[in-house]
Amino acid sequence: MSIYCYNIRKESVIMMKMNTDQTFNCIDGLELFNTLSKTQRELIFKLVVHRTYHEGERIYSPGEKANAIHIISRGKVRIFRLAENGREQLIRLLLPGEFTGELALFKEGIYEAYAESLETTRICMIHHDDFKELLKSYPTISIKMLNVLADRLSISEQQSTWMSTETSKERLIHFLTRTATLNHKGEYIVKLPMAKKDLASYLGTTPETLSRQWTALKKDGVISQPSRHIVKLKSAHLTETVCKLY
Amino acid sequence: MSIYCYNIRKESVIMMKMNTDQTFNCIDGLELFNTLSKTQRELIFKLVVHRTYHEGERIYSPGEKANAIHIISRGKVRIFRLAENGREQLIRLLLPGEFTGELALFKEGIYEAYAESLETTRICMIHHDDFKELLKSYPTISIKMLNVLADRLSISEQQSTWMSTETSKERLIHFLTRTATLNHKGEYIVKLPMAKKDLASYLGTTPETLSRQWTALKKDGVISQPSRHIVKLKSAHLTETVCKLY
DNA sequence: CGCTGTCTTGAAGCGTTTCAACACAAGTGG
DNA sequence: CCACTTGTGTTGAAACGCTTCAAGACAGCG
Repeated sequence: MSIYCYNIRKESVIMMKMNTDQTFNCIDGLELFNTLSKTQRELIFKLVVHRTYHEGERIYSPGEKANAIHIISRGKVRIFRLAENGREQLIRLLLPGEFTGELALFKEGIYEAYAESLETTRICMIHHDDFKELLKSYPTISIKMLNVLADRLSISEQQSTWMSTETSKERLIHFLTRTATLNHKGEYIVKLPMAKKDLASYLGTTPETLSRQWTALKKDGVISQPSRHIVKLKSAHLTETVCKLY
Repeated sequence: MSIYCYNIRKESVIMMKMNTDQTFNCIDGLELFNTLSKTQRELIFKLVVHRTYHEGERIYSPGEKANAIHIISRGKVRIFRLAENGREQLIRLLLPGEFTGELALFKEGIYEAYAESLETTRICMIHHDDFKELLKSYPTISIKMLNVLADRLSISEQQSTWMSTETSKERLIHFLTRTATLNHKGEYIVKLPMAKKDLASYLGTTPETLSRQWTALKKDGVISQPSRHIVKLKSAHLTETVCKLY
């Protein structure tokens, strides 16, 4: 478990330079490890290698040898796949606390998608060998992880179904109603986590089509856009739509 | 030695055991439990409830309270979701040794899809509560399961990508090249595991479109169909196609 | 044999992509 | 500060692929 001590030490020197709060433990607060004790988490923290990526930097690409789990500690990462014709399909967006690199953990150890940082992003990496040891030592981590994977699988299967059976407009409405949150005024608000072009990719369509459906929804009064990245869903239309959709 | 032959032999061994040996343990031989000892497997076997479903019978439906993991011991099950417009999307096909009902294990305990038997099917059910205990007691089961879920996730994400970026013809070719196996004559053979209408659903299209692409591929000499459920891929075209596709 | 469900084929209609042109915002350097 | 650049977002029109509906062919099964 300590093969990578050299790297860790080297990295922590870098970390000291860039982070004033060197005792900050990025493992604390992660759902994945929240059943463990403080001392156990500190043990795990010793395995972590830190990395910082700037906007647009590639974290990994398909075919690359995969040897670590990446946990987002700060920033935003998009995972996408590329089709032959060059069109990209956004698989998911990773926010702080979420992780990637788990598929390669169990498969041939090769990444299957692209991971790219959308802004300055700090990532905690745990080497696959170390992580596998953790899974064996702490069964609760496996169970937590099963939870996450089951969740992702559920979303992905839902996504597949929508892709092939619904129109781009319906997919957009689905996305909006699913990501909407209720604010203090009782309004349904969606804070767009990504650029429209990425949303188009996520919804399996083109920016042009998304734009057209977007204006159509605004015209029909289903949504309004008080500011650049904030969308308000009109509840009257929302419930009506949701009733139709569920 | 073709996969086809192998499956036949494996099936007949299982059937022999079932017929002659009443104490046949459906847990034995399952990848999920193959790291456990004989006595441990016998303990698990005591938790199992057996069920037999006939062709077309519904095993579960979305919204139903889910309380068990279903392991297919014999037969064939299709898992599908329904869109509002009534079109169905085949999620996957379960063959002996595979399991379903795992999503509900970690989510709200409600099934999200339909499960329906395609032929006379024998299923081993393990109650969720029991299964969760197993996960806690035997960490290796969790890890095995993580393997399976990671695999499914990978397939599902690939599926999503294909659905939204490729034409029905490309998706069909992808499916064929992925499910093809090399027989003793060095030919690439696909044994269709399902009806064409189900394949259409799986590929996210209609039976009509699939039929058209099918005849197009036959006309172009990419495939030939020596018998009803056997497809032969012409290797010349195959490699050419695969090169284009990968 | 006739029934039923699956598979095939044709033609019309629809949604989506594509390409092109333009508007717009953010960031850069003179 | 403004012009300039770059990337994102919008809008239009044509082309494309897919779905839909309808009708007929075919296979499996009592």
